[in-house]
Amino acid sequence: MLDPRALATQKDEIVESCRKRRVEVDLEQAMGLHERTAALQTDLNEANRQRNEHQTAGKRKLEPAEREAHSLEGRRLKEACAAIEAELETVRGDLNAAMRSFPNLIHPDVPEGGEDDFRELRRWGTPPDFGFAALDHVELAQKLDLIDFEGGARVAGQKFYYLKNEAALLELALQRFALDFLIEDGFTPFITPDLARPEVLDGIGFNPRGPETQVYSIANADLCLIGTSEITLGGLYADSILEESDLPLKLAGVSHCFRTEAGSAGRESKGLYRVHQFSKVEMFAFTQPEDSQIMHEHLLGLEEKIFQALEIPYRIIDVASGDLGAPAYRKYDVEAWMPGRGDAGEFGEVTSTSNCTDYQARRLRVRFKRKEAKQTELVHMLNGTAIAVSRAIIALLENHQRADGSVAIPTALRPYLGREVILPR
RNA sequence: GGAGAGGUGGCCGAGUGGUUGAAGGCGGCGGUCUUGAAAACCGCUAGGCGUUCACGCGCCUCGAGGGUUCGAAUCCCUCCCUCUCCGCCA
Repeated sequence: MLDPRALATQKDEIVESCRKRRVEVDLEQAMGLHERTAALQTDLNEANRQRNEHQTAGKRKLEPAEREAHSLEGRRLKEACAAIEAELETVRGDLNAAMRSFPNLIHPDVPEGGEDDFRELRRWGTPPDFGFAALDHVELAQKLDLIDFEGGARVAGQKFYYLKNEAALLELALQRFALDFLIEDGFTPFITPDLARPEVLDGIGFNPRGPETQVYSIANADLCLIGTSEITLGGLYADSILEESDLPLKLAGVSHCFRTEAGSAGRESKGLYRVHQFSKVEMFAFTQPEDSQIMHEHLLGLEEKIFQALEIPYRIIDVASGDLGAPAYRKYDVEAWMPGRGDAGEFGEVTSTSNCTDYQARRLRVRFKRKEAKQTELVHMLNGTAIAVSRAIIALLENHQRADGSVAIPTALRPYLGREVILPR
């Protein structure tokens, strides 16, 4: 959420961000509501002050008749306060609703446009030249008996799956590999809840309800299945004041991720690419405002190192304004080369890192205090994927397949998987 | 699931109707002492909102919401959460 006060002080920036993101907002209406809440707050303060004064006057002993008159006046003042309060609450609600429609500000370098207007920043690695007809991960998994899609569909429905044999081990190996890597960088490892309260989802910027929601809700509890541990990691310090010396705070979270994928029918979604459940190691960082851009680059760097260690070619894209999502100030995706995608291989998103500046922190009230400062400040919050297991498996299988039908395991992963190759059985 | 206890400031913890936004402690900040540090001692230290160029002034907040009262952290109701014991269970 944006600061309503920014509507006036950063008006041009807000308008520009909304234009670039192709989001329609009514800034004048929101400003009007904010001015109205301020005016009502002032009125309420004055009414309360009068009431307090009156109460203080009633502390001394009063004659019965005096007491009666005093009580009468007290009741009148109370009603006056209540009337203003009721109106303030209504206007506040409207303002809040209006503010929710405003996305975050936007980094000046973000390319303008929609999903296809990203800027490619760099590439690493060379797509493999197999010299044989490359298989996609679905075919590979079938030949190697690694994934049971039919079983998943029978038990849980379309877009569910069983990982089996080396794929099951691969899930654990990838998680542990990523965790060790992040711990080395100073992250604290977490295994988070897979469910969270709707308010937390909301604070992070996920819409738990509505027809287009990506979120599963639990029928008999006020809980949602998380789509990413960004939610549980980001929510961990809701309503708290961090010490300046605590920052930057780097958390690595392992969780299952659940997504309804409503409205994504027909999009490229073969096999493991777009599924209802997967596991993920997520990075999350809380920083001081002036450090968030450096941290964002750092998170991207970690994502790159992970895929370099996995020996998977990739490219980095600077996601375009229209595809950012409301909380993100800037977002980078790592797209891995997937030889089985499309006719002759294509890049497919495997990780994503966003700098959400103070947009999430404002609603979650995550603050910090500088030494000698009177007031607290909002922290900046950033997230990034270390490993999304299902998509990492796609990239691994497809890039490291060999002519004999086996799949080579990159050196860095061998100690974690306990084998050097996956052989046909 | 059953029974009980409890939710107070960054943290711990007093406080049962009126100068209590809240004792005390810890932590933090500043100072005295010291070559320096520690210890000891002294002082300061909640968050948020409105208003103001600013100093400041005012308002709100003791889990949340409602009620009683001129007046509520304190009494009543509802809800949420946490802890302990029992049951069940990986």
